[in-house]
Amino acid sequence: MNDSTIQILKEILRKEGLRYTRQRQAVWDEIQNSQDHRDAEDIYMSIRNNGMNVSRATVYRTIDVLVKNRMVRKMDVGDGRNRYEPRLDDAHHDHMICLETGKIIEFYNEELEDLQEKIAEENGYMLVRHIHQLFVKPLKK
Amino acid sequence: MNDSTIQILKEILRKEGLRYTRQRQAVWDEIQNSQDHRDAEDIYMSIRNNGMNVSRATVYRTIDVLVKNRMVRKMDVGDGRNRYEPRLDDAHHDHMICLETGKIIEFYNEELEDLQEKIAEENGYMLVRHIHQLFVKPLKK
DNA sequence: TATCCGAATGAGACTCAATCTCAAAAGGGA
DNA sequence: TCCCTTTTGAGATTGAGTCTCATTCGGATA
Repeated sequence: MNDSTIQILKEILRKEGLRYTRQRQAVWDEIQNSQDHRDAEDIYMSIRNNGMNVSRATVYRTIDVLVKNRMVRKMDVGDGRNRYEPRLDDAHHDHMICLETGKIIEFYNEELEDLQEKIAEENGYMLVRHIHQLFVKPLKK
Repeated sequence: MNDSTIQILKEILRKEGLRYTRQRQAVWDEIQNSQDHRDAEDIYMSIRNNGMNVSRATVYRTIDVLVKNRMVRKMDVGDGRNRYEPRLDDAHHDHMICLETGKIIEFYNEELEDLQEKIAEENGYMLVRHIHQLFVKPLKK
Protein backbone atom coordinates (compact mmCIF):
# COMPACT_ATOMS: atom_id res chain seq x y z
CA MET A 1 0.00 0.00 0.00
CA ASN A 2 2.19 2.80 1.35
CA ASP A 3 5.89 2.11 0.98
CA SER A 4 7.08 4.13 3.95
CA THR A 5 4.62 2.56 6.40
CA ILE A 6 5.59 -0.90 5.16
CA GLN A 7 9.14 -0.10 6.22
CA ILE A 8 7.95 1.13 9.60
CA LEU A 9 5.96 -2.07 10.11
CA LYS A 10 8.93 -4.23 9.14
CA GLU A 11 11.18 -2.28 11.50
CA ILE A 12 8.77 -2.74 14.40
CA LEU A 13 8.41 -6.47 13.75
CA ARG A 14 12.17 -6.82 13.57
CA LYS A 15 12.60 -4.94 16.84
CA GLU A 16 10.01 -7.23 18.45
CA GLY A 17 11.71 -10.31 17.02
CA LEU A 18 8.64 -11.11 14.92
CA ARG A 19 8.36 -12.11 11.29
CA TYR A 20 6.93 -10.01 8.53
CA THR A 21 3.86 -11.79 7.14
CA ARG A 22 1.08 -11.06 4.64
CA GLN A 23 -1.47 -11.26 7.42
CA ARG A 24 0.27 -8.70 9.58
CA GLN A 25 0.60 -6.37 6.64
CA ALA A 26 -3.07 -6.83 5.78
CA VAL A 27 -4.21 -5.92 9.29
CA TRP A 28 -2.06 -2.80 9.33
CA ASP A 29 -3.22 -1.79 5.83
CA GLU A 30 -6.81 -2.22 6.81
CA ILE A 31 -6.49 0.02 9.87
CA GLN A 32 -4.23 2.51 8.19
CA ASN A 33 -6.45 3.02 5.17
CA SER A 34 -9.43 4.14 7.13
CA GLN A 35 -9.61 7.07 9.49
CA ASP A 36 -12.60 5.51 11.18
CA HIS A 37 -12.84 4.09 14.65
CA ARG A 38 -13.36 0.45 13.77
CA ASP A 39 -13.84 -2.70 15.81
CA ALA A 40 -11.88 -5.93 15.38
CA GLU A 41 -14.73 -7.79 13.71
CA ASP A 42 -15.07 -5.04 11.13
CA ILE A 43 -11.34 -5.14 10.36
CA TYR A 44 -11.47 -8.94 10.17
CA MET A 45 -14.43 -8.93 7.77
CA SER A 46 -12.91 -6.25 5.53
CA ILE A 47 -9.74 -8.24 5.06
CA ARG A 48 -11.74 -11.36 4.19
CA ASN A 49 -13.95 -9.40 1.81
CA ASN A 50 -10.81 -8.24 0.05
CA GLY A 51 -10.23 -11.89 -0.75
CA MET A 52 -7.62 -12.68 1.87
CA ASN A 53 -8.16 -15.46 4.36
CA VAL A 54 -7.13 -14.38 7.83
CA SER A 55 -8.30 -15.57 11.24
CA ARG A 56 -9.74 -13.54 14.08
CA ALA A 57 -6.88 -14.79 16.26
CA THR A 58 -4.34 -13.26 13.89
CA VAL A 59 -6.24 -9.98 13.69
CA TYR A 60 -6.32 -9.67 17.48
CA ARG A 61 -2.70 -10.76 17.85
CA THR A 62 -1.53 -8.26 15.24
CA ILE A 63 -3.55 -5.41 16.69
CA ASP A 64 -1.86 -6.02 20.04
CA VAL A 65 1.56 -5.59 18.45
CA LEU A 66 0.47 -2.43 16.63
CA VAL A 67 -1.05 -0.95 19.78
CA LYS A 68 2.07 -1.75 21.80
CA ASN A 69 4.18 0.01 19.19
CA ARG A 70 1.93 3.04 18.96
CA MET A 71 0.89 2.53 15.36
CA VAL A 72 -2.70 2.02 16.46
CA ARG A 73 -4.74 3.56 19.22
CA LYS A 74 -7.17 1.31 21.10
CA MET A 75 -10.26 2.95 22.53
CA ASP A 76 -12.95 1.70 24.84
CA VAL A 77 -16.27 3.33 23.98
CA GLY A 78 -18.04 1.49 26.75
CA ASP A 79 -20.16 -0.84 24.59
CA GLY A 80 -17.99 -3.93 25.03
CA ARG A 81 -16.20 -3.71 21.68
CA ASN A 82 -12.87 -1.90 21.48
CA ARG A 83 -12.32 0.45 18.56
CA TYR A 84 -9.05 1.01 16.72
CA GLU A 85 -7.69 3.92 14.73
CA PRO A 86 -4.35 4.59 13.03
CA ARG A 87 -1.97 6.63 15.07
CA LEU A 88 1.02 7.09 12.83
CA ASP A 89 2.31 10.68 12.83
CA ASP A 90 -0.92 11.52 14.50
CA ALA A 91 -1.13 13.93 17.38
CA HIS A 92 -2.84 12.77 20.52
CA HIS A 93 -6.54 13.50 20.84
CA ASP A 94 -9.50 12.49 22.97
CA HIS A 95 -13.03 11.57 21.96
CA MET A 96 -16.51 12.94 22.27
CA ILE A 97 -19.29 10.42 21.68
CA CYS A 98 -22.75 11.64 20.70
CA LEU A 99 -25.34 9.68 22.66
CA GLU A 100 -28.01 10.35 20.02
CA THR A 101 -26.18 9.52 16.81
CA GLY A 102 -23.20 7.45 18.00
CA LYS A 103 -20.91 9.81 16.11
CA ILE A 104 -17.35 10.00 17.44
CA ILE A 105 -15.73 13.44 17.38
CA GLU A 106 -12.03 13.89 18.04
CA PHE A 107 -10.74 16.79 20.06
CA TYR A 108 -7.52 18.06 21.50
CA ASN A 109 -7.07 20.73 24.12
CA GLU A 110 -3.66 21.74 25.37
CA GLU A 111 -4.95 23.20 28.61
CA LEU A 112 -6.68 19.92 29.39
CA GLU A 113 -3.49 17.96 28.77
CA ASP A 114 -1.46 20.22 31.05
CA LEU A 115 -4.06 20.10 33.77
CA GLN A 116 -3.97 16.31 33.85
CA GLU A 117 -0.22 16.21 34.29
CA LYS A 118 -0.48 18.79 37.02
CA ILE A 119 -3.15 16.77 38.87
CA ALA A 120 -1.07 13.59 38.69
CA GLU A 121 2.01 15.40 39.98
CA GLU A 122 0.12 17.02 42.82
CA ASN A 123 -0.70 13.52 43.98
CA GLY A 124 2.87 12.29 43.73
CA TYR A 125 2.45 10.52 40.40
CA MET A 126 3.64 10.79 36.85
CA LEU A 127 1.04 10.62 34.10
CA VAL A 128 1.63 7.68 31.76
CA ARG A 129 -1.56 7.70 29.71
CA HIS A 130 -5.20 8.55 30.11
CA ILE A 131 -8.69 7.66 28.99
CA HIS A 132 -10.95 10.60 28.45
CA GLN A 133 -14.31 10.43 26.78
CA LEU A 134 -17.09 12.99 26.77
CA PHE A 135 -20.59 11.62 26.25
CA VAL A 136 -22.66 14.41 24.75
CA LYS A 137 -25.96 15.45 23.19
CA PRO A 138 -26.48 18.04 20.46
CA LEU A 139 -27.26 21.52 21.84
CA LYS A 140 -30.89 22.51 21.35
CA LYS A 141 -31.23 25.34 18.87
CA MET B 1 -28.26 -1.15 57.99
CA ASN B 2 -28.63 2.60 57.73
CA ASP B 3 -32.18 3.80 58.25
CA SER B 4 -32.00 6.89 56.08
CA THR B 5 -30.57 5.10 53.08
CA ILE B 6 -33.22 2.40 53.39
CA GLN B 7 -35.81 5.14 52.94
CA ILE B 8 -33.96 6.52 49.93
CA LEU B 9 -33.82 3.07 48.35
CA LYS B 10 -37.53 2.52 48.97
CA GLU B 11 -38.35 5.90 47.47
CA ILE B 12 -36.33 5.16 44.34
CA LEU B 13 -37.93 1.76 43.87
CA ARG B 14 -41.38 3.31 44.33
CA LYS B 15 -40.58 6.00 41.77
CA GLU B 16 -39.41 3.32 39.32
CA GLY B 17 -42.51 1.22 39.98
CA LEU B 18 -40.39 -1.55 41.48
CA ARG B 19 -40.89 -3.55 44.65
CA TYR B 20 -38.75 -3.39 47.74
CA THR B 21 -37.10 -6.77 48.26
CA ARG B 22 -34.53 -8.30 50.59
CA GLN B 23 -32.25 -8.93 47.64
CA ARG B 24 -32.30 -5.35 46.44
CA GLN B 25 -31.60 -4.13 49.95
CA ALA B 26 -28.72 -6.61 50.27
CA VAL B 27 -27.07 -5.41 47.06
CA TRP B 28 -27.35 -1.79 48.11
CA ASP B 29 -26.06 -2.56 51.62
CA GLU B 30 -23.10 -4.41 50.21
CA ILE B 31 -22.06 -1.54 47.95
CA GLN B 32 -22.88 1.14 50.47
CA ASN B 33 -20.90 -0.44 53.28
CA SER B 34 -17.65 -0.43 51.42
CA GLN B 35 -15.88 2.56 50.00
CA ASP B 36 -13.97 0.30 47.66
CA HIS B 37 -14.28 0.03 43.91
CA ARG B 38 -15.70 -3.46 43.66
CA ASP B 39 -16.75 -5.70 40.79
CA ALA B 40 -20.09 -7.48 40.49
CA GLU B 41 -18.69 -10.93 41.29
CA ASP B 42 -17.16 -9.59 44.48
CA ILE B 43 -20.47 -8.04 45.54
CA TYR B 44 -22.28 -11.26 44.66
CA MET B 45 -19.88 -13.42 46.66
CA SER B 46 -19.97 -11.14 49.69
CA ILE B 47 -23.74 -11.30 49.90
CA ARG B 48 -23.64 -15.10 49.64
CA ASN B 49 -20.90 -15.31 52.25
CA ASN B 50 -23.12 -13.31 54.57
CA GLY B 51 -25.52 -16.24 54.36
CA MET B 52 -28.01 -14.79 51.91
CA ASN B 53 -28.82 -16.58 48.70
CA VAL B 54 -28.95 -14.19 45.79
CA SER B 55 -28.35 -14.77 42.09
CA ARG B 56 -25.90 -13.02 39.80
CA ALA B 57 -28.85 -11.96 37.66
CA THR B 58 -30.39 -10.12 40.59
CA VAL B 59 -27.11 -8.48 41.51
CA TYR B 60 -26.66 -7.14 37.98
CA ARG B 61 -30.30 -6.12 37.68
CA THR B 62 -30.20 -4.25 40.97
CA ILE B 63 -26.93 -2.52 40.20
CA ASP B 64 -28.49 -1.20 36.99
CA VAL B 65 -31.31 0.39 38.96
CA LEU B 66 -28.88 1.89 41.47
CA VAL B 67 -26.64 3.27 38.74
CA LYS B 68 -29.60 4.75 36.88
CA ASN B 69 -30.70 6.48 40.07
CA ARG B 70 -27.26 7.77 40.92
CA MET B 71 -26.83 5.78 44.11
CA VAL B 72 -23.93 3.91 42.59
CA ARG B 73 -21.22 4.95 40.16
CA LYS B 74 -20.14 2.44 37.52
CA MET B 75 -16.58 2.66 36.33
CA ASP B 76 -14.76 0.97 33.50
CA VAL B 77 -11.12 0.41 34.45
CA GLY B 78 -10.34 -1.16 31.13
CA ASP B 79 -9.81 -4.73 32.32
CA GLY B 80 -13.21 -6.06 31.28
CA ARG B 81 -14.84 -5.96 34.68
CA ASN B 82 -16.81 -2.89 35.71
CA ARG B 83 -16.29 -1.54 39.22
CA TYR B 84 -18.94 0.00 41.44
CA GLU B 85 -18.78 2.49 44.28
CA PRO B 86 -21.44 4.18 46.42
CA ARG B 87 -22.34 7.64 45.28
CA LEU B 88 -24.86 8.82 47.85
CA ASP B 89 -24.24 12.42 48.97
CA ASP B 90 -20.97 12.07 47.22
CA ALA B 91 -19.51 14.74 45.04
CA HIS B 92 -18.40 13.80 41.56
CA HIS B 93 -14.82 12.70 41.15
CA ASP B 94 -12.58 11.02 38.60
CA HIS B 95 -9.98 8.30 39.08
CA MET B 96 -6.27 7.88 38.90
CA ILE B 97 -5.07 4.28 38.60
CA CYS B 98 -1.52 3.41 39.62
CA LEU B 99 -0.03 1.06 37.03
CA GLU B 100 2.44 -0.34 39.55
CA THR B 101 0.23 -1.04 42.53
CA GLY B 102 -3.28 -1.04 41.03
CA LYS B 103 -4.31 1.50 43.65
CA ILE B 104 -7.25 3.70 42.67
CA ILE B 105 -7.03 7.34 43.78
CA GLU B 106 -10.03 9.64 43.53
CA PHE B 107 -9.64 13.23 42.46
CA TYR B 108 -11.77 16.23 41.65
CA ASN B 109 -10.73 19.39 39.86
CA GLU B 110 -13.19 22.19 39.18
CA GLU B 111 -11.14 23.68 36.36
CA LEU B 112 -11.11 20.31 34.61
CA GLU B 113 -14.88 20.01 34.89
CA ASP B 114 -15.46 23.48 33.45
CA LEU B 115 -13.04 22.87 30.62
CA GLN B 116 -14.88 19.75 29.53
CA GLU B 117 -18.21 21.56 29.35
CA LYS B 118 -16.58 24.33 27.39
CA ILE B 119 -15.06 21.86 24.89
CA ALA B 120 -18.40 20.13 24.35
CA GLU B 121 -20.17 23.45 23.81
CA GLU B 122 -17.55 24.69 21.39
CA ASN B 123 -18.39 21.66 19.27
CA GLY B 124 -22.14 22.26 19.44
CA TYR B 125 -22.83 19.69 22.13
CA MET B 126 -23.99 19.53 25.71
CA LEU B 127 -21.96 17.42 28.11
CA VAL B 128 -24.03 14.61 29.61
CA ARG B 129 -21.36 12.58 31.37
CA HIS B 130 -17.74 11.68 30.97
CA ILE B 131 -15.18 8.96 31.57
CA HIS B 132 -11.84 10.21 32.70
CA GLN B 133 -9.08 8.02 34.02
CA LEU B 134 -5.43 8.85 34.54
CA PHE B 135 -3.04 5.91 34.44
CA VAL B 136 -0.01 6.87 36.47
CA LYS B 137 3.27 5.76 38.02
CA PRO B 138 4.77 6.97 41.32
CA LEU B 139 7.17 9.90 40.89
CA LYS B 140 10.79 8.89 41.40
CA LYS B 141 12.23 10.48 44.52
C1' DT C 1 -55.26 -11.56 57.57
C1' DA C 2 -56.22 -14.24 53.53
C1' DT C 3 -56.54 -13.82 48.61
C1' DC C 4 -54.69 -12.80 44.40
C1' DC C 5 -51.95 -11.24 40.53
C1' DG C 6 -48.26 -9.08 38.44
C1' DA C 7 -43.45 -8.36 39.59
C1' DA C 8 -39.08 -10.42 41.19
C1' DT C 9 -36.09 -14.15 41.76
C1' DG C 10 -32.76 -17.98 40.76
C1' DA C 11 -30.49 -21.63 38.21
C1' DG C 12 -28.60 -22.23 34.45
C1' DA C 13 -28.60 -21.43 29.40
C1' DC C 14 -26.96 -18.13 26.34
C1' DT C 15 -24.27 -14.20 24.08
C1' DC C 16 -20.36 -12.25 22.30
C1' DA C 17 -15.74 -10.16 22.38
C1' DA C 18 -11.53 -11.80 23.12
C1' DT C 19 -8.11 -15.47 24.08
C1' DC C 20 -6.19 -20.03 23.77
C1' DT C 21 -4.88 -24.58 21.52
C1' DC C 22 -2.24 -27.17 18.57
C1' DA C 23 -1.54 -29.29 14.08
C1' DA C 24 -0.29 -27.52 9.69
C1' DA C 25 1.84 -23.85 6.95
C1' DA C 26 5.21 -20.50 6.10
C1' DG C 27 9.31 -17.19 6.98
C1' DG C 28 13.95 -16.68 6.36
C1' DG C 29 18.90 -17.76 7.61
C1' DA C 30 22.43 -20.86 6.07
C1' DT D 1 16.68 -25.99 -1.02
C1' DC D 2 16.77 -27.43 3.68
C1' DC D 3 15.57 -26.92 8.28
C1' DC D 4 14.06 -25.00 12.40
C1' DT D 5 11.17 -21.90 14.54
C1' DT D 6 7.49 -18.78 14.29
C1' DT D 7 2.96 -17.92 12.64
C1' DT D 8 -1.41 -19.12 11.24
C1' DG D 9 -6.26 -20.77 11.31
C1' DA D 10 -10.32 -23.32 12.76
C1' DG D 11 -12.55 -24.01 16.29
C1' DA D 12 -12.70 -24.59 21.38
C1' DT D 13 -12.67 -21.93 25.49
C1' DT D 14 -13.21 -18.11 28.71
C1' DG D 15 -15.63 -14.83 31.30
C1' DA D 16 -18.56 -10.76 32.10
C1' DG D 17 -22.92 -9.84 31.51
C1' DT D 18 -27.82 -10.90 29.82
C1' DC D 19 -31.80 -13.71 29.10
C1' DT D 20 -35.38 -17.36 30.07
C1' DC D 21 -39.07 -19.04 32.42
C1' DA D 22 -40.97 -21.77 36.17
C1' DT D 23 -41.43 -20.70 40.88
C1' DT D 24 -41.70 -17.42 44.68
C1' DC D 25 -42.96 -13.23 46.76
C1' DG D 26 -44.62 -8.27 47.61
C1' DG D 27 -48.18 -5.72 48.70
C1' DA D 28 -52.79 -3.83 47.32
C1' DT D 29 -57.35 -5.00 48.24
C1' DA D 30 -61.34 -6.80 50.59
